[in-house]
Amino acid sequence: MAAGERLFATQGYTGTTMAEIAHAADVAVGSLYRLFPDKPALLAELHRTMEQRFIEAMSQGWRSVDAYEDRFDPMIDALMKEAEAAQEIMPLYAMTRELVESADFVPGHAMIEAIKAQYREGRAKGAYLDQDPAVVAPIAHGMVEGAMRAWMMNPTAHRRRAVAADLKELFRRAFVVAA
Amino acid sequence: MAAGERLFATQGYTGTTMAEIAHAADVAVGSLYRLFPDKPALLAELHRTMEQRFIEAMSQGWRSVDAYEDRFDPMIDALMKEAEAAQEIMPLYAMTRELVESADFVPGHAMIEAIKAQYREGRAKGAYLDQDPAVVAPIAHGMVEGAMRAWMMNPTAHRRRAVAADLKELFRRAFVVAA
Amino acid sequence: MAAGERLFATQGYTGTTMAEIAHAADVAVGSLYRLFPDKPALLAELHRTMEQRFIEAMSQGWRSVDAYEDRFDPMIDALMKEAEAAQEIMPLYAMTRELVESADFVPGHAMIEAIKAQYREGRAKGAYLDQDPAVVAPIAHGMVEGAMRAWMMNPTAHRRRAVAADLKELFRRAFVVAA
Amino acid sequence: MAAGERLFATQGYTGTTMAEIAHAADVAVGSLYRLFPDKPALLAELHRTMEQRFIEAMSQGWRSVDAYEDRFDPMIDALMKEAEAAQEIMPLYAMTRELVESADFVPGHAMIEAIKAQYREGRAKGAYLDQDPAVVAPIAHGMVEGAMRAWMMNPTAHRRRAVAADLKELFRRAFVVAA
DNA sequence: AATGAATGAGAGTTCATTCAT
DNA sequence: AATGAATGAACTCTCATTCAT
Repeated sequence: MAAGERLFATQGYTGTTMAEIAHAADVAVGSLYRLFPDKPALLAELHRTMEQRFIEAMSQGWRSVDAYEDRFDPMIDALMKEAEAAQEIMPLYAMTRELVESADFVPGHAMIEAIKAQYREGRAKGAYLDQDPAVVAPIAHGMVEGAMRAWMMNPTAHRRRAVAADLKELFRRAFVVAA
Repeated sequence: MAAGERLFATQGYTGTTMAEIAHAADVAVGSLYRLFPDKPALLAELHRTMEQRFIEAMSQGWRSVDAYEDRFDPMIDALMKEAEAAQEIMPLYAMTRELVESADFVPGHAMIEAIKAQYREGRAKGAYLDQDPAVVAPIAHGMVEGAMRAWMMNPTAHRRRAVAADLKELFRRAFVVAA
Repeated sequence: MAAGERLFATQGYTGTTMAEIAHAADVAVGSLYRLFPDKPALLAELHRTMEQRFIEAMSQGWRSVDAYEDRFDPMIDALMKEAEAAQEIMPLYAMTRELVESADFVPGHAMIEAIKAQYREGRAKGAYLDQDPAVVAPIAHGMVEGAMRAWMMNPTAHRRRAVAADLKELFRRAFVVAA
Repeated sequence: MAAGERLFATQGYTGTTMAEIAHAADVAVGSLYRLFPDKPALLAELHRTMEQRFIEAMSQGWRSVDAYEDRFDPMIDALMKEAEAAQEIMPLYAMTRELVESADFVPGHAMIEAIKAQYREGRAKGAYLDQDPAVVAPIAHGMVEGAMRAWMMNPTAHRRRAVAADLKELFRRAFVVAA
């Protein structure tokens, strides 16, 4: 999977052959097919894992603070830090859109669901605006993706902090009741 | 191009052959290659056109109102209306990410630039928050994409209005000074 | 035809398209097809012309001297001079072997026939060895081709003279009775 | 390679598809590409092999006699015998001229080099004329090619002997000092 | 007569996938 | 379980040739 991540991210999905991945991973092609039924499945698995990492980081940040009003801040910090760590494989994240449409796996879906749950929770506590989580979650997700895009255009530590700061303010203004 | 839009959107990029497109368009394969140097170029052109349509609609909505504070509303209405019109080819929009990496064309870039210009203008008038347009624009773009995604999950007219209403409020709270 | 010569010689037969030739000649593709039934026919025509030029030069040299014993010398000079003039299109000459097999035209045939006639004439005069012209002519032709090849490997004026001198001596020793 | 030889020789290079060769050889197309990077490479390999066979035969004949003055005779016999054995694929030999221009492989080059070495050796022994081997070798090679051509025009055993006899005499007269 | 856009058969090549070893 | 040679379907792209204008 490490080999797949690296190669897909640098050469693109179509631009990478199963043979290359097998070679980079020092296994035989046949062994690859023992772990993943086919090429799309490998990409899907890669994406799933990556998404899971983001969700994990996000949730951890989220739960690290009591007041729902302030939970976005550590959440965003955690996400941006994760993005920085995953920097060289971020293209994978943007990539998958078309390619994983096949299976039951829809890229971004799991993360949106996680956001939806968080929003519901905060709204129940009266901390967030009374809006439809099914609408708000994809939008919030889009905001995060947009922020990451902004950072990727200029991937310095300084910019990362600036982007995070802006995103925090926007989240607060957009979703928090008391803002 | 109409044939390409339709087929790519329904069968995916890889799932569609140049021969199919040529056949659907009632021309010879060679003629396709007379207009587009290769398959990625056709997809890029399709995407460019689609993006242009969105930018056009957005700008028109934007300029239809004087007060900058209120410009988001018609803008969002225009975008959502456009999305509804383009409903069956919307997958194209999400698709292109990986595929057009080759050329000088980056999907979403043109739209983000347009949003950046709008934000700068409104900020100069003192109507919008004093934040970096280079950061705000991708985020706003992500919000729109998220909203469209929310709508695509449940593409009814009723939902469209609900999504538009939520997005309007979020934009206002997030970006407008007087909010 | 000038365009064809140049392009075939530089880019090879397969590497040159009819469109390129037409463009270089500042005519339309259709017009090319008005003059030559197809691509091989154009190459054949080119080769025929080139061969004719060599035959012409050879014959002129040949007839410029009375004694048959001495006729090879001016003949070889004329041929080498022609080769130098045609230097940049010489690849054409080597090329055609496979490609013109189609038509009734066989590259080299006309030249071999010319040599055969010359040999017969000289043999009738008792100046040349009593050998089968049908065997001697292709061999003599091969000698000329070999000499041209030797020169092409190192296409300087000095080498041209050296090659010509060697070839003259070999011809004399090989074919002339009194040698 | 046997399939390639046969098909190229009968149908020409362009007239033969990789699929045909694969089918004739009872392997899959992909397996062909496992052995030869592309079509020209296959032709080049075929030619190389064939040339090697001729060089082998030539050298063997050459070394079968002590006196340098007499070495041409067995050499020519060996070459003509080889040509007869390879009769049906001889077209291959004439073909390659244009097609193998790509690689570092130049048809005929290896054989010319072999002849050059032989000539140098014989000249050092004082048996051959004192001429530049770099010039003589291509010419001698041309003589052999011409003789083979003469034979191919009328490929009977009787003619083969006649051609061989003439070629021997010409070689002796042309290159041997004592002649 | 000249044009050159349109044609579409056809070829080379790739590569995901299999399966005998 | 691991291997990787063999497979061959399938795809993109080219280009000689035609023919309506």
